[in-house]
Amino acid sequence: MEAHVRPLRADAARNRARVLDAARTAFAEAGLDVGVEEIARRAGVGKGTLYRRFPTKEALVCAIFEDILLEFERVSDEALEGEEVGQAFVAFLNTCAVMQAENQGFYDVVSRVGSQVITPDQSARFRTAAAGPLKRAQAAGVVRDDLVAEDLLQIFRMLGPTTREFSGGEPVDHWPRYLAFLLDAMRPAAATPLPPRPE
Amino acid sequence: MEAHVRPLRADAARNRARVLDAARTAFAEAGLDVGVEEIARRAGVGKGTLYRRFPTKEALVCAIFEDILLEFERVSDEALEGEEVGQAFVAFLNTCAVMQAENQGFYDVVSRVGSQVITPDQSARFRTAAAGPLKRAQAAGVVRDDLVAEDLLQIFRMLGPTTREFSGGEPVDHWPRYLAFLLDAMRPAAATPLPPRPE
Amino acid sequence: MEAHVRPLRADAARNRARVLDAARTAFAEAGLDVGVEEIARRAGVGKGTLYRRFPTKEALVCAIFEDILLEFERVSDEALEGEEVGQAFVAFLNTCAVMQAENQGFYDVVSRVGSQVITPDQSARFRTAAAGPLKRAQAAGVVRDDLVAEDLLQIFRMLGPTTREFSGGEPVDHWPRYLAFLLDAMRPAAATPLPPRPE
Amino acid sequence: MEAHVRPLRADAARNRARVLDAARTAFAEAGLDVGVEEIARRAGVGKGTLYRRFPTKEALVCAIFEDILLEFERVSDEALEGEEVGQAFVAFLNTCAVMQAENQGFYDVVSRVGSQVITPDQSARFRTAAAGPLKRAQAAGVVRDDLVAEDLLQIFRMLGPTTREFSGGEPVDHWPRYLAFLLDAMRPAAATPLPPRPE
DNA sequence: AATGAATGAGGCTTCATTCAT
DNA sequence: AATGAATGAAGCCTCATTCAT
Repeated sequence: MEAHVRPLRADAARNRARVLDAARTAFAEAGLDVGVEEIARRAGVGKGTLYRRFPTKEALVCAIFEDILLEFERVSDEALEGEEVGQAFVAFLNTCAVMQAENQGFYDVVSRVGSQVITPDQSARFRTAAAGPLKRAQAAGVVRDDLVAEDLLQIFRMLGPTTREFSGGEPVDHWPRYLAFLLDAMRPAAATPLPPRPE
Repeated sequence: MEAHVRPLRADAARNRARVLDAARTAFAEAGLDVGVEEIARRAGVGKGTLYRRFPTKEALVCAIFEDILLEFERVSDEALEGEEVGQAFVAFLNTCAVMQAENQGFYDVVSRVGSQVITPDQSARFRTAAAGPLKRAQAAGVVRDDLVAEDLLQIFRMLGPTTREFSGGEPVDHWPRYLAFLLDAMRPAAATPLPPRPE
Repeated sequence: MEAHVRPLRADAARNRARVLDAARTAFAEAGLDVGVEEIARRAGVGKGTLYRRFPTKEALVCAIFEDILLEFERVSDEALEGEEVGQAFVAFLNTCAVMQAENQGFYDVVSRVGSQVITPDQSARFRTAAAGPLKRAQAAGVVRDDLVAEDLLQIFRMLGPTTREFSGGEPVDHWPRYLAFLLDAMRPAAATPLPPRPE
Repeated sequence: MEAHVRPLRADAARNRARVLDAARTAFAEAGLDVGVEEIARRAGVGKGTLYRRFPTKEALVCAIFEDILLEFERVSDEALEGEEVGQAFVAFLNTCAVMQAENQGFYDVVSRVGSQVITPDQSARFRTAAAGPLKRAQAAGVVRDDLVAEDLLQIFRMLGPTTREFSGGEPVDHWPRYLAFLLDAMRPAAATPLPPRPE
């Protein structure tokens, strides 16, 4: 029974992929406020098809975030393998910033509405993916010990607005300066006692 | 010097204040996307009354931001006068964070759409108000020298998302931890060369 | 008793005149759709004052039309006095066209909403003023005999749209051509039997 | 050649027709200023449905005018085929007048705002449709030679106000008299030199 | 007596979502 | 299974008129 490959399933999968591609692009370019119609149009499918695969716009956002999360996990894994621990960690943060800089929708999810849109499970995976490189860096002594995974997520969120600076209508990349600034705070030598995270 | 604005009639002033109060509350609670009708309803006035004082929603946002800016400038002035320079500077940043924490609309203006919604003049005053305490702290040697006013605004923006954390629908105040973290980066001892701001 | 000149009456008259002046200009430039607020502003009075003198916007339109009607009657009188009857009649029509060409509000009253906005009395006077020059011209044999005063008003209305032609946003004066055309129809030699006016 | 528009789905076509019918009726009865909501209500559809077919009220007006233009072109074609050239031409003008008499919206388009609401293409087609019967009538010697297509449009516009006469709230059809009057001006025998159209 | 503040219905348009085809 | 049609609440804004000051 299981062996039957239903041919329509293939179509469905293709359409799903199309929608995801279109949504990825649209969200990246225009943010989460982009219309459902626009996404369907870009995907070359009807709105109904889109809603068949994703019961709600929120679900679509979740799915797109899932993709991004997968990439984030990939990036996190890479950060666990480099020779130079410190360099790998910096590269990790750097990539995270680039992801926000190049993806308005991702920035939206991370820093704004997002908190109420992604699933608890995704939230947990996000935290886990952040934890790995952090712990490795801490073990190597290049990052202060009093930071936890949640903190790294917050640092990530702090990077967000710095990737959104505009100067006369045109975007400017100021974030590398602020990533460097944040790195200054992450060094063990900079550490002063932090108020604990509540609860 | 004084803009020649004749004082509003008593009732008008009262209603204007009501609208501003309602807008302040509504923006603070629900962000800039709150509807004009909702604000008018909260103020207990008709939509037309609101539009008499503020020809556009944007103008209303500007006016609310103006109020906040005045408070911000007051806070900035206070930060120039305390005995303990370092302590005054920290208190300054602290107040800034509280302002964002308690005001979703302010957070919106600062970190999001805001750049395109407030006037250039307001933007400049915001920068100026940030510059004073920063320079004083730098002169006293408690803050690293390579930071400029724009950087303090970015630090302000970085604080934003940390004031927006939710845990199960309820807001939680994590931001003091991240303010402390950012302060670690601001200390002269933490300084490493930063990439310059472009242009 | 009657001899007392109440000083406030003078103010009132002045304000009334101001409003009329402003309305005349505003209606002439922008048509009847111009806002009441705009008129009050131009007059330098409050909206309430305007409404004290004219209970309704329609009443204001009537008053302005009254002015125009007075001028129209003056023009009509002049047309009764010239040496050359035919020439005087043409000048009369010409002036009527100019009045519409230079006064958007007048054109509006005449050709559009107006019919339902002016008083029956004004309507009658308008007709009477048209009748004089017409009858004189007919008596002199320069205009066909089967036209009545109402017809001349309709000819006047026909001229209206020809004074409103635009070419690429800019107004162009095509109406002299169409006045000449209409004059061709008014000559006795051109006459063929016309369907009678109903009622 | 054919614009590749896939045929509308049955229900969509039905609703589109309903909207057009409702708009036609509403515009005809109440003019172009009738509200979009009113049209949707008459059509028995939601406002959104209307906006799906016509992205803007202006577009709806254009579409209605398109229908009228098609009818006008049909009428124009008929005027090219009758045996009696003069009679056909008169019938043509007669129909044009009826169209305005029965359709306030059409009258609005033609004589008022319309110039800025219909497309340049429609404007050109209107002119072309007017030109055919005119030239035929001129070739047959029943209409004076110094008239051009634009003049016929102006004659059409002149007819407009004559179809809008009211007597005590009720419309009265006076226009046939004025059409006859205008025809008197169009006869070759009536011709006197006309001022040229500027530019 | 004059002012201009207040009103609120009405105007056009957008968009997430449901549902008939 | 796919489509796109339909919905209607909500959004921002205008304006003639009434009414408190």
